[in-house]
Amino acid sequence: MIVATWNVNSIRAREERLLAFLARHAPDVVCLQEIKVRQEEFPFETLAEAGYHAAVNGQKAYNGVAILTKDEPKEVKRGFGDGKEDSQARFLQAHVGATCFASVYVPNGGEVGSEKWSMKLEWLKRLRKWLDENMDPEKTLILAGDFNVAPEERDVENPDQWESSVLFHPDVREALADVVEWGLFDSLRIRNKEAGLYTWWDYRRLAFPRNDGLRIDHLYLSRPLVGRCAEAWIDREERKGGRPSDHAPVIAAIDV
Amino acid sequence: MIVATWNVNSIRAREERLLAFLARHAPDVVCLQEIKVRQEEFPFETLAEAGYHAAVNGQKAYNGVAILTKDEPKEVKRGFGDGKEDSQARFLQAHVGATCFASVYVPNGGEVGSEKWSMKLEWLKRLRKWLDENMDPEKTLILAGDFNVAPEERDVENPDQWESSVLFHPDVREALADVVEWGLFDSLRIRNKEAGLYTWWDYRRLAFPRNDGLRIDHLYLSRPLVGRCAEAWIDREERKGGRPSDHAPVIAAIDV
DNA sequence: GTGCCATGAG
DNA sequence: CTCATGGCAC
Repeated sequence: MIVATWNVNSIRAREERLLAFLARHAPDVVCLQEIKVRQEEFPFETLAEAGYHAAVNGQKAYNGVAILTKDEPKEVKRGFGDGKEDSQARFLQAHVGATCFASVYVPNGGEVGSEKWSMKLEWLKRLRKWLDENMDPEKTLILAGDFNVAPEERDVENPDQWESSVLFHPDVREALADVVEWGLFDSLRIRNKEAGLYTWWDYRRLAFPRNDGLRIDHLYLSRPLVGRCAEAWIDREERKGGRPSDHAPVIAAIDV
Repeated sequence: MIVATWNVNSIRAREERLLAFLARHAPDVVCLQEIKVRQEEFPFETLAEAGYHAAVNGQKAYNGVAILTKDEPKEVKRGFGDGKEDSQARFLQAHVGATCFASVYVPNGGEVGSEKWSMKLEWLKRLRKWLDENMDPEKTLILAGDFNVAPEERDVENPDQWESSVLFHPDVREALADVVEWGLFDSLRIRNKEAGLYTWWDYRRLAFPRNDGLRIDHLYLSRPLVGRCAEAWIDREERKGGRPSDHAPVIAAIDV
């Protein structure tokens, strides 16, 4: 089974590239972030023609997550379902077979110390709470998306520059570590230990050509899936030519 | 020699279609209107690769006219040169060989009776004055562009509806007739007398599929060129597929 | 840089 | 409907 996660930065602007991506990798499940459309504008028909079902938690101009699946998704749920109101569409879960998939778009956090920063840390706590209250670490779970956090030094080209930013500040790394500690395994790090593997490059500063990137998109597995993950990689090729998203997809091959 | 005029409604949005148009017809001269860019943003390089020189009278968000030529253009002049200030880029002339080409974008006119309406009538008077003071009816002149006036009933699908509009009001038809009276000949009407030949369809109202159009783009010739004009037509094909301009090009084949 | 919005133009 | 703008978000 091929599973992918990709922050497309507008599904409208990326529709052609998404179809090419699906054709190239034929993934069984794709978690998408920043689709930036309401459900009404989501391109269900085009994706159905490409052979995909779609579960969508949409929103007008910002955010919005989706899960594309070859098989029909079951138990689709939007948001954490923890009673708090969700003005932003950042979480979606769906089951395929016995496996639970969640597509997450963690808030960016604006500036360290700001209101948005607090919301980011708070949101990661809610995510941990969702795991605690709804998931079982010994069952099959794939939690994937744009976490807007680089976990370690080897995940950042220039750690000194980024340490003071919302993407690599110690506090947010700790908040992510607390989520992971529930019982998640970073699929990319099962076999790839080297530095320099990034999933995001700032559109400004022409960061991609200089590979001044960060690994902030992750595909986490619960323990039962770790031994079944044959391979995980970042699809840097997707960024070539045309108008790419600022995020590269993360892909994992998992025996199910 | 193939000569064309086309209101592209943004040269940025129409760049691909423009290149396809040039490849298809290989025109020697093309008058463009509503390029909507300053000279700094004009795609000189792409057009040079396609084999064209470009004379440009540009402007930031609105208006803007250009003349593309296979041979190098001479005596390029922006505006009427009548001493009045030109806050809007609507007129450009250039010579190719002995022939003078002018690309014009007559003001739309807003609402009949408005300030913009007066400016439209005034602008057409300035155009006539420019002809009187700078041109010779017995020399070779091609005056082409978006005149925002349909000259006759046969040039409008629904004359009754449009008679009260700025595009077909008797006053503006008279103002255009006064320009033509200087000594211009409507190339399309040399051989094509039938009704139903339009160059513009309102984006709103889905006017194109219903052919609810008007002929407001014209390619005028001075007398010495009339006998040399073998053919003139509207390129309706250009509107097919993708995101077309609301105007179709007018093309003439002229022996020079 | 690249996407969204609302607004203005046609 | 299809362009442009300036402003915001990331």
